Amino acid sequence: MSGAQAQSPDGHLPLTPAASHILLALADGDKHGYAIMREVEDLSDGTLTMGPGTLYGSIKRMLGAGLVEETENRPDPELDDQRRRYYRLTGLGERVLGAEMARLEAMVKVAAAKRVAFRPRPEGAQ
Amino acid sequence: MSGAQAQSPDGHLPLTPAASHILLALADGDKHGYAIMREVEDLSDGTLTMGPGTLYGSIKRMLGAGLVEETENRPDPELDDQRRRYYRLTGLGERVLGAEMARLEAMVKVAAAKRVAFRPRPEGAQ
DNA sequence: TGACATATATCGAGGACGGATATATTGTCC
DNA sequence: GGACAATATATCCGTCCTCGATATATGTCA
Repeated sequence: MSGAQAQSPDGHLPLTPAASHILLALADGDKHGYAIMREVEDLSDGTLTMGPGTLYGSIKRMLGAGLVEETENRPDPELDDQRRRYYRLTGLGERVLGAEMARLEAMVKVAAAKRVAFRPRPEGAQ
Repeated sequence: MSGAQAQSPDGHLPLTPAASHILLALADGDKHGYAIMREVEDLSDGTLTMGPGTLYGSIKRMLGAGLVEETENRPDPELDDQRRRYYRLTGLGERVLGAEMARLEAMVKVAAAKRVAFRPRPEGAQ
Protein backbone atom coordinates (compact mmCIF):
# COMPACT_ATOMS: atom_id res chain seq x y z
CA MET A 1 0.00 0.00 0.00
CA SER A 2 1.22 3.45 -0.77
CA GLY A 3 -0.68 5.10 2.06
CA ALA A 4 -3.33 4.91 4.71
CA GLN A 5 -6.12 5.73 2.27
CA ALA A 6 -8.79 3.11 2.75
CA GLN A 7 -10.08 1.30 -0.30
CA SER A 8 -13.27 2.73 -1.72
CA PRO A 9 -16.41 0.59 -1.59
CA ASP A 10 -17.44 1.81 -5.02
CA GLY A 11 -16.04 -1.01 -7.08
CA HIS A 12 -17.93 -3.54 -5.01
CA LEU A 13 -21.41 -2.11 -5.57
CA PRO A 14 -24.04 -3.18 -6.15
CA LEU A 15 -23.79 -6.30 -4.01
CA THR A 16 -25.54 -9.49 -4.93
CA PRO A 17 -28.48 -10.24 -2.61
CA ALA A 18 -26.61 -13.12 -1.01
CA ALA A 19 -23.58 -10.95 -0.27
CA SER A 20 -25.77 -8.23 1.28
CA HIS A 21 -27.35 -10.71 3.64
CA ILE A 22 -24.07 -12.27 4.67
CA LEU A 23 -22.49 -8.89 5.47
CA LEU A 24 -25.59 -7.88 7.42
CA ALA A 25 -25.53 -11.09 9.42
CA LEU A 26 -21.92 -10.39 10.42
CA ALA A 27 -22.58 -6.76 11.34
CA ASP A 28 -23.17 -7.45 15.03
CA GLY A 29 -20.45 -9.98 15.64
CA ASP A 30 -18.45 -12.84 14.22
CA LYS A 31 -20.38 -15.89 13.12
CA HIS A 32 -19.73 -19.22 11.47
CA GLY A 33 -21.24 -20.23 8.14
CA TYR A 34 -24.14 -22.29 9.37
CA ALA A 35 -25.19 -19.55 11.80
CA ILE A 36 -25.20 -17.04 8.94
CA MET A 37 -27.47 -19.31 6.94
CA ARG A 38 -29.93 -19.66 9.82
CA GLU A 39 -30.00 -15.91 10.50
CA VAL A 40 -30.76 -15.07 6.88
CA GLU A 41 -33.72 -17.43 6.84
CA ASP A 42 -34.98 -16.23 10.21
CA LEU A 43 -34.83 -12.53 9.32
CA SER A 44 -36.72 -13.07 6.07
CA ASP A 45 -39.44 -15.31 7.52
CA GLY A 46 -38.45 -18.00 5.09
CA THR A 47 -38.88 -15.82 2.00
CA LEU A 48 -35.21 -16.28 1.33
CA THR A 49 -33.59 -19.63 1.66
CA MET A 50 -29.85 -19.69 1.27
CA GLY A 51 -28.62 -23.15 0.39
CA PRO A 52 -25.09 -24.30 1.10
CA GLY A 53 -24.03 -23.73 -2.49
CA THR A 54 -24.93 -20.06 -2.32
CA LEU A 55 -23.55 -19.65 1.19
CA TYR A 56 -20.11 -21.16 0.82
CA GLY A 57 -19.69 -20.02 -2.77
CA SER A 58 -20.48 -16.45 -1.73
CA ILE A 59 -18.15 -16.60 1.26
CA LYS A 60 -15.32 -17.79 -0.94
CA ARG A 61 -15.84 -14.87 -3.33
CA MET A 62 -16.11 -12.41 -0.47
CA LEU A 63 -12.89 -13.66 1.12
CA GLY A 64 -11.17 -13.08 -2.21
CA ALA A 65 -12.65 -9.59 -2.47
CA GLY A 66 -11.52 -8.70 1.06
CA LEU A 67 -15.02 -8.08 2.40
CA VAL A 68 -14.75 -10.72 5.13
CA GLU A 69 -11.91 -12.60 6.75
CA GLU A 70 -11.57 -15.71 8.82
CA THR A 71 -10.81 -15.13 12.47
CA GLU A 72 -9.00 -17.26 15.00
CA ASN A 73 -11.08 -15.93 17.86
CA ARG A 74 -13.21 -18.72 19.17
CA PRO A 75 -15.84 -18.82 21.91
CA ASP A 76 -15.44 -20.69 25.18
CA PRO A 77 -14.38 -24.25 24.45
CA GLU A 78 -17.56 -25.41 26.14
CA LEU A 79 -19.68 -23.68 23.51
CA ASP A 80 -17.36 -24.29 20.62
CA ASP A 81 -17.48 -26.84 17.84
CA GLN A 82 -14.16 -27.54 16.20
CA ARG A 83 -15.71 -27.94 12.77
CA ARG A 84 -16.78 -24.32 12.67
CA ARG A 85 -15.04 -21.60 10.74
CA TYR A 86 -15.70 -18.10 12.04
CA TYR A 87 -15.84 -15.01 9.84
CA ARG A 88 -15.82 -11.30 10.53
CA LEU A 89 -16.25 -8.11 8.54
CA THR A 90 -13.15 -6.32 7.33
CA GLY A 91 -13.03 -2.53 7.39
CA LEU A 92 -13.79 -2.58 3.70
CA GLY A 93 -16.71 -4.94 4.28
CA GLU A 94 -18.18 -2.53 6.83
CA ARG A 95 -18.00 0.37 4.43
CA VAL A 96 -19.48 -1.64 1.58
CA LEU A 97 -22.34 -2.77 3.81
CA GLY A 98 -22.98 0.84 4.84
CA ALA A 99 -23.05 1.96 1.21
CA GLU A 100 -25.38 -0.85 0.22
CA MET A 101 -27.78 -0.13 3.08
CA ALA A 102 -27.84 3.54 2.08
CA ARG A 103 -28.72 2.46 -1.45
CA LEU A 104 -31.59 0.26 -0.26
CA GLU A 105 -32.85 2.97 2.07
CA ALA A 106 -32.92 5.42 -0.83
CA MET A 107 -34.91 2.94 -2.88
CA VAL A 108 -37.42 2.47 -0.07
CA LYS A 109 -37.83 6.22 0.23
CA VAL A 110 -38.50 6.55 -3.48
CA ALA A 111 -41.17 3.88 -3.14
CA ALA A 112 -42.76 5.76 -0.25
CA ALA A 113 -42.71 8.99 -2.25
CA LYS A 114 -44.50 7.17 -5.06
CA ARG A 115 -47.15 6.03 -2.58
CA VAL A 116 -46.38 2.36 -2.95
CA ALA A 117 -48.45 0.39 -0.44
CA PHE A 118 -45.94 -1.59 1.61
CA ARG A 119 -47.42 -5.02 2.19
CA PRO A 120 -45.63 -7.44 4.47
CA ARG A 121 -46.32 -11.03 3.56
CA PRO A 122 -49.29 -12.51 5.43
CA GLU A 123 -48.28 -14.25 8.64
CA GLY A 124 -47.83 -17.94 8.36
CA ALA A 125 -47.00 -17.78 4.68
CA GLN A 126 -44.12 -20.00 3.80
CA MET B 1 -60.02 -17.94 -13.14
CA SER B 2 -62.43 -19.53 -10.73
CA GLY B 3 -63.06 -16.44 -8.66
CA ALA B 4 -62.19 -12.90 -7.76
CA GLN B 5 -59.51 -14.01 -5.31
CA ALA B 6 -56.38 -12.06 -6.24
CA GLN B 7 -53.23 -14.04 -6.85
CA SER B 8 -50.80 -14.02 -3.96
CA PRO B 9 -47.45 -12.29 -4.45
CA ASP B 10 -45.67 -15.01 -2.48
CA GLY B 11 -44.60 -17.15 -5.38
CA HIS B 12 -42.88 -14.20 -7.02
CA LEU B 13 -40.59 -13.29 -4.12
CA PRO B 14 -37.82 -12.51 -3.81
CA LEU B 15 -37.53 -10.42 -6.95
CA THR B 16 -34.33 -10.10 -8.90
CA PRO B 17 -32.74 -6.66 -8.50
CA ALA B 18 -33.63 -5.73 -12.08
CA ALA B 19 -37.29 -6.68 -11.59
CA SER B 20 -37.48 -4.62 -8.39
CA HIS B 21 -36.20 -1.55 -10.17
CA ILE B 22 -38.49 -1.95 -13.16
CA LEU B 23 -41.58 -2.28 -10.95
CA LEU B 24 -40.51 0.73 -8.92
CA ALA B 25 -39.98 2.81 -12.06
CA LEU B 26 -43.54 2.01 -13.16
CA ALA B 27 -45.08 2.75 -9.77
CA ASP B 28 -45.94 6.37 -10.57
CA GLY B 29 -47.16 5.93 -14.11
CA ASP B 30 -46.78 4.07 -17.37
CA LYS B 31 -43.42 4.25 -19.06
CA HIS B 32 -41.69 2.83 -22.10
CA GLY B 33 -38.59 0.67 -21.91
CA TYR B 34 -35.95 3.25 -22.59
CA ALA B 35 -37.45 5.62 -20.02
CA ILE B 36 -37.33 2.85 -17.42
CA MET B 37 -33.65 2.33 -18.16
CA ARG B 38 -32.88 6.02 -17.72
CA GLU B 39 -34.83 6.27 -14.46
CA VAL B 40 -33.01 3.34 -12.90
CA GLU B 41 -29.66 4.90 -13.66
CA ASP B 42 -30.73 8.33 -12.46
CA LEU B 43 -32.12 7.10 -9.14
CA SER B 44 -28.98 5.17 -8.35
CA ASP B 45 -26.53 7.93 -9.30
CA GLY B 46 -24.98 5.61 -11.82
CA THR B 47 -24.27 2.83 -9.33
CA LEU B 48 -26.58 0.61 -11.28
CA THR B 49 -26.48 0.47 -15.02
CA MET B 50 -29.16 -1.60 -16.68
CA GLY B 51 -28.13 -2.61 -20.19
CA PRO B 52 -30.66 -3.44 -22.88
CA GLY B 53 -30.16 -7.17 -22.42
CA THR B 54 -31.20 -6.99 -18.79
CA LEU B 55 -34.02 -4.53 -19.46
CA TYR B 56 -35.81 -6.26 -22.32
CA GLY B 57 -35.08 -9.74 -21.03
CA SER B 58 -36.54 -8.82 -17.64
CA ILE B 59 -39.61 -7.19 -19.19
CA LYS B 60 -40.28 -10.29 -21.25
CA ARG B 61 -40.17 -12.49 -18.16
CA MET B 62 -42.33 -10.06 -16.19
CA LEU B 63 -44.95 -9.96 -18.95
CA GLY B 64 -45.07 -13.74 -18.80
CA ALA B 65 -45.39 -13.66 -15.01
CA GLY B 66 -48.23 -11.14 -15.15
CA LEU B 67 -46.38 -8.44 -13.21
CA VAL B 68 -46.60 -5.86 -15.99
CA GLU B 69 -48.67 -5.51 -19.14
CA GLU B 70 -48.43 -3.52 -22.30
CA THR B 71 -50.90 -0.66 -22.56
CA GLU B 72 -52.45 0.97 -25.60
CA ASN B 73 -52.70 4.32 -23.83
CA ARG B 74 -50.34 6.69 -25.53
CA PRO B 75 -49.47 10.31 -24.79
CA ASP B 76 -50.39 13.20 -27.06
CA PRO B 77 -49.28 12.42 -30.59
CA GLU B 78 -47.01 15.46 -30.41
CA LEU B 79 -45.00 13.91 -27.60
CA ASP B 80 -45.24 10.35 -28.80
CA ASP B 81 -42.78 8.20 -30.67
CA GLN B 82 -44.32 5.31 -32.54
CA ARG B 83 -41.42 2.99 -31.77
CA ARG B 84 -42.16 3.06 -28.07
CA ARG B 85 -43.93 0.32 -26.19
CA TYR B 86 -45.55 1.42 -22.97
CA TYR B 87 -45.89 -0.77 -19.90
CA ARG B 88 -47.88 -0.55 -16.71
CA LEU B 89 -48.12 -2.44 -13.45
CA THR B 90 -50.80 -5.09 -13.09
CA GLY B 91 -52.62 -5.47 -9.79
CA LEU B 92 -50.38 -8.40 -9.04
CA GLY B 93 -47.31 -6.33 -9.92
CA GLU B 94 -48.39 -3.66 -7.43
CA ARG B 95 -48.78 -6.18 -4.64
CA VAL B 96 -45.46 -7.84 -5.42
CA LEU B 97 -43.72 -4.47 -5.39
CA GLY B 98 -45.31 -3.64 -2.05
CA ALA B 99 -44.16 -6.94 -0.58
CA GLU B 100 -40.66 -6.49 -1.91
CA MET B 101 -40.38 -2.94 -0.54
CA ALA B 102 -41.57 -4.18 2.85
CA ARG B 103 -38.82 -6.79 2.75
CA LEU B 104 -36.14 -4.21 1.92
CA GLU B 105 -37.43 -1.86 4.59
CA ALA B 106 -37.19 -4.64 7.16
CA MET B 107 -33.62 -5.30 6.11
CA VAL B 108 -32.71 -1.63 6.47
CA LYS B 109 -34.24 -1.57 9.95
CA VAL B 110 -32.20 -4.58 11.01
CA ALA B 111 -29.10 -2.79 9.79
CA ALA B 112 -30.02 0.30 11.80
CA ALA B 113 -30.60 -1.83 14.90
CA LYS B 114 -27.14 -3.30 14.42
CA ARG B 115 -25.73 0.21 14.27
CA VAL B 116 -24.47 -0.10 10.76
CA ALA B 117 -23.10 3.27 9.60
CA PHE B 118 -25.06 4.16 6.47
CA ARG B 119 -22.65 5.71 4.02
CA PRO B 120 -23.98 7.16 0.81
CA ARG B 121 -21.43 7.10 -1.97
CA PRO B 122 -19.37 10.26 -2.19
CA GLU B 123 -20.85 12.80 -4.60
CA GLY B 124 -19.36 12.74 -8.05
CA ALA B 125 -18.41 9.10 -7.80
CA GLN B 126 -19.22 7.20 -10.94
C1' DT C 1 -29.75 14.46 -46.88
C1' DG C 2 -26.59 13.32 -43.43
C1' DA C 3 -25.45 12.76 -38.62
C1' DC C 4 -26.66 11.58 -34.22
C1' DA C 5 -29.81 10.34 -30.50
C1' DT C 6 -33.63 7.46 -29.40
C1' DA C 7 -35.79 2.92 -29.07
C1' DT C 8 -36.47 -1.97 -29.30
C1' DA C 9 -34.61 -6.55 -29.81
C1' DT C 10 -31.55 -10.65 -29.71
C1' DC C 11 -27.35 -13.21 -28.88
C1' DG C 12 -23.61 -15.31 -26.24
C1' DA C 13 -20.26 -15.40 -22.44
C1' DG C 14 -19.74 -15.28 -17.74
C1' DG C 15 -21.41 -15.27 -13.08
C1' DA C 16 -24.63 -16.14 -9.31
C1' DC C 17 -27.94 -19.12 -7.39
C1' DG C 18 -30.07 -23.32 -5.52
C1' DG C 19 -30.55 -28.12 -4.82
C1' DA C 20 -28.36 -32.53 -4.51
C1' DT C 21 -24.80 -34.92 -2.73
C1' DA C 22 -20.88 -36.15 0.24
C1' DT C 23 -18.35 -36.38 4.50
C1' DA C 24 -17.25 -35.66 9.22
C1' DT C 25 -18.34 -34.28 13.86
C1' DT C 26 -21.37 -33.38 17.77
C1' DG C 27 -25.27 -34.23 20.64
C1' DT C 28 -29.06 -37.17 22.33
C1' DC C 29 -31.50 -41.06 23.71
C1' DC C 30 -32.00 -45.73 25.10
C1' DG D 1 -21.55 -47.84 24.46
C1' DG D 2 -24.23 -47.82 20.14
C1' DA D 3 -27.64 -45.91 17.07
C1' DC D 4 -29.44 -42.04 15.22
C1' DA D 5 -30.45 -37.20 14.20
C1' DA D 6 -28.73 -32.60 13.92
C1' DT D 7 -24.92 -29.69 12.96
C1' DA D 8 -21.29 -28.02 9.87
C1' DT D 9 -18.48 -27.51 5.87
C1' DA D 10 -17.62 -28.39 1.03
C1' DT D 11 -18.18 -29.25 -3.97
C1' DC D 12 -20.70 -30.13 -8.25
C1' DC D 13 -23.86 -29.04 -11.78
C1' DG D 14 -27.97 -27.33 -14.15
C1' DT D 15 -30.53 -23.19 -14.51
C1' DC D 16 -31.38 -18.55 -14.46
C1' DC D 17 -29.84 -13.66 -14.52
C1' DT D 18 -26.87 -10.14 -16.02
C1' DC D 19 -24.15 -7.52 -19.11
C1' DG D 20 -21.98 -5.95 -23.21
C1' DA D 21 -21.98 -6.29 -28.15
C1' DT D 22 -24.46 -6.08 -32.08
C1' DA D 23 -28.27 -5.12 -35.19
C1' DT D 24 -32.04 -2.55 -37.00
C1' DA D 25 -35.29 1.05 -37.44
C1' DT D 26 -37.10 5.57 -36.48
C1' DG D 27 -36.99 10.43 -34.83
C1' DT D 28 -34.77 15.01 -34.76
C1' DC D 29 -32.31 18.68 -36.38
C1' DA D 30 -29.14 21.29 -39.05
